[in-house]
Amino acid sequence: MYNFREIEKKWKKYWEDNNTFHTDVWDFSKPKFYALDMFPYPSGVGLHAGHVEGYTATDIVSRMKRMQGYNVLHPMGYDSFGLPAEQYAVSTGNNPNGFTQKNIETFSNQLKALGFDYDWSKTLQTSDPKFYKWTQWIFKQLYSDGYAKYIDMPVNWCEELGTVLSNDEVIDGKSERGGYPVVRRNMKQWVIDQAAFAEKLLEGLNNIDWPESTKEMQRNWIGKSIGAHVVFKVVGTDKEFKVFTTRPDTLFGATYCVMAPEHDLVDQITTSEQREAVNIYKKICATKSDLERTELNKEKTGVFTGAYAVNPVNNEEIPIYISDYVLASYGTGAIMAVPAHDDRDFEFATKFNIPIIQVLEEVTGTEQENETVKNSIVAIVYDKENDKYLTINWRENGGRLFVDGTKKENESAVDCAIREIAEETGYTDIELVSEDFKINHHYYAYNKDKYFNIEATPLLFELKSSKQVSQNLDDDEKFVVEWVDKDTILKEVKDELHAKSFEYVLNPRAMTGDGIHINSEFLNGLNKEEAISAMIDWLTEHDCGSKQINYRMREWIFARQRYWGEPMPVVYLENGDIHILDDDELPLVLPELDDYKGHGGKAPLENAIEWKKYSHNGIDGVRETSTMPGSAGSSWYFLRYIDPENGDVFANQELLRHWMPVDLYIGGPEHAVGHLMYSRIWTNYLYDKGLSPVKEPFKKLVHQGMILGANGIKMGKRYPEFAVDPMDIVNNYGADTLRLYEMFMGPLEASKPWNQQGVEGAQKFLDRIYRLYVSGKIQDRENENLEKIYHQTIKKVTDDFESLNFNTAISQMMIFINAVYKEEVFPKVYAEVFVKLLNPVCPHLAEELWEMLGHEGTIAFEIWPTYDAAKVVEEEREIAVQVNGKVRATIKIALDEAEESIKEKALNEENVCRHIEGKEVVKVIVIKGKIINIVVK
RNA sequence: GCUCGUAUGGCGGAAUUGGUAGACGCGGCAGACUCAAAAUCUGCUUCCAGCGAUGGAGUUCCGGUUCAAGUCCGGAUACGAGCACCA
Repeated sequence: MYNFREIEKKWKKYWEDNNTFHTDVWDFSKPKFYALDMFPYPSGVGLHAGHVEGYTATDIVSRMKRMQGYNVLHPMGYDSFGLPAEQYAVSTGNNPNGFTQKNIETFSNQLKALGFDYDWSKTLQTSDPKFYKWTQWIFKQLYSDGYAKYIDMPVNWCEELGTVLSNDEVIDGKSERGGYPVVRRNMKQWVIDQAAFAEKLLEGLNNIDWPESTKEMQRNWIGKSIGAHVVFKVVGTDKEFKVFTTRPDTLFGATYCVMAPEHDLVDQITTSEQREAVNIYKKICATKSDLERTELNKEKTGVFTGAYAVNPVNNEEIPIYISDYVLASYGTGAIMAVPAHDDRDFEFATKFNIPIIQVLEEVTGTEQENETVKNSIVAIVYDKENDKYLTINWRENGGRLFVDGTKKENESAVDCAIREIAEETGYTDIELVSEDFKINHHYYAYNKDKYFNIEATPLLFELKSSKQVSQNLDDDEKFVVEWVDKDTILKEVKDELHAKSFEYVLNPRAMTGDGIHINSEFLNGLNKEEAISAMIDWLTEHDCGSKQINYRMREWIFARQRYWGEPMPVVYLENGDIHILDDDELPLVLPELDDYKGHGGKAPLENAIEWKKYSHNGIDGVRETSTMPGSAGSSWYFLRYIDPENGDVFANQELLRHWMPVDLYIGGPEHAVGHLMYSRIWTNYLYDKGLSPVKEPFKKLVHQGMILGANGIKMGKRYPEFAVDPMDIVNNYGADTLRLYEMFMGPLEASKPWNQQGVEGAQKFLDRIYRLYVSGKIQDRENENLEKIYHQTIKKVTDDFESLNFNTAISQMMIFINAVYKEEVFPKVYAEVFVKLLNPVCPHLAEELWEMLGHEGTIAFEIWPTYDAAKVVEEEREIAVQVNGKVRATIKIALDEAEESIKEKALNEENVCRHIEGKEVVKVIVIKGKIINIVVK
């Protein structure tokens, strides 16, 4: 067993003493490579296995890039503002900074123990005034450019605690802690208008190498939707209101409007008869949190205001309701409701008995020329007692169908259905349950040799008794009436119209798909897309609406009633003005407090009586006592690493131009929308101001997967017995073993369960390498047997490191070592190159082996090996011979062998002959250098 | 409910992007070394049948395209992640 403890200690000391990984950022002579890890929050528990995984990955790439001649920047720092330190301060009365510094020390020691190649001279902490001076400065720029605003907005307010709560801190309308009532209320808040960047953020996603799923998540988060706004006038008043809709094409189907209970107009339009009901409802809604209001499976609630709106397209007067299914914070806070074509409106209208008007028909079948147009019905009769449905079995003349028929002139769908049911089946004691949305069906009738286009109405009846009259059939109607169960219908009713009708009546809901418009005057016959644009034209022309784009992304609330965050550089002056601090007043440093708890729900900084006082040009004022949210500092820290000591600007522009963007960024997927969105917003903003050379900060992003416990379950509080402490592994097996094991576990992005035996396997491999290097096999001689695999290994490892497929790179190293073990001579050149390949993954052992091979100093800057492409390809190859797609033999062929010769070899194989004997060879497919397939009949 | 992702031996996972499925590791079995064990080295290890040659089955399930499908297309199921009344 090699002495990993001694070796690792020795080389860590060497790197530190020699400043090996110091990056001279002003050295522009080499190409740059900026590798970045998501910096940790320095919690008390230290590094976990997931940190090690991501950090090792960037470490490997950094070390390889350095050996390939790049000037590599690979920094590490701490996201050191956060809740645990705050809680510690509240409970002990000590400044959270002390607690934070202690944790940072632990983290630094652990990171150093793992041997990462960070340039520790460029570290930073977001809670360091030297750093947050610039966080405050950027906030100041956002404020002066109008992106940071102090505005009224709805929040969860807990009177008892005197604080704003986030949605997850509110349960059943009460505060999670203490159980005090929480209400929704408009409050002045500092926000950042991130929606202003929505288009740029969407556009930027097209130009960056990020996981598709993360991009998709960001797109969903931004939530762009294209539609129109429509203006509705309130009957009997001069008031009007706007709604936003993505479906202006369904305007003819709007049968009511809904406003959010908080909508400004509600009080003004509510009639005196409805006022009490409206007020009660508003009160109920105000006590609900957003979370509750949007809870799944909740029944729709609402109240009629007594007022009516005019549908601009047909002048229909439709009632205005208020309901909490309409959110004040999205769109205009009011909607037009089209119950026929929107699930939520359908649910509401059904409950409140509001008319449902169909304006779009689903189309089935394929349109043909010269169709005959008819109106018809599909009648489904349900026998509740026996749980069966009435069908007509036409057997070979059309299969199983329901009762159907053509409407006579002026006959209603219901009358037609009752008549047809009686004629075809004799049943008369039936009751209508529902009449569903019409379907536009194209079909061909064999018996009449004609194409038809029918508008069919599906109807559902319930059988009251089995009373029958005699059937009234035409001579050519040869069928059997049968009662069958649901499963039989789903299996046997093949006709598209009948199957669709059954689906409709069984599960009544809004028709949200595409189709053709009906009941819509100038839109009739158009499909959804055509109708949307036609309606937008109409609205624009008649000055009662226009095209509109909405984003789901809301303001980013940028203040917290906490101590341990960046103080806002803001003062409220007595004269009502907001004063933002001058540059020379930054950083605004957090004051020491006697008491870190916020009293009466006030922010803890309210306790800093003296600190709060401020005077500007003789006008007194008080400082803002909220602090910035946790994601403020992390939104730009990657810029500061480039020039962390700069006291004049947040970073030197020339350096930024050289080093940005980050070439590789690795971190957990939990930041897919939070941190990664905020960083893009700030960088985009700074780009617009000419302060960032790039719009997008992170060129390539990869998420490492989660490392699970040995049981396959997430490590953590729930199953502490399965938690793995990386430091235990470092102490008992060595940092190189841990790094190797985590990289060999599987693909970087995948979630993988921990396996202790796998750790031992990794150590065994390192030991096996070490034994080889002390075995005496390493000689200044050549060994042809190893030549091919040597070049293959360089290629595979280089390619796989580049593409972050570390598991297969390591696998190739194992294959190489296994091959060397079978040889007597391990050429010294090969031995040296192998150490270089090993170095990124296991740098301590690699340095040691490099020294053992007679070299002085570090391997970190040795030239990365290259391979001879000609040596990688094999001149002879074994390929498979298939007969009808099944492998029957393998043959050896030369790479440049003629097709005829290959064919002949294949056909002469004994086992191949056996399988083609007595059969006709239809063709022989020869794929060069890959496979031969002989097709026989 | 919507969006995205995943599914391969006893286990973690490979598979040149349509061309011999199961590389490499773990585990297991056997052999060598040893008085013995551990360590180490060397084999074997998808399942079924067979002493073997070999044959059959096989990448969650059903269907399709193709000379050829883990890989492409359509559908289903399960698990995971995110969003969740966004009009």
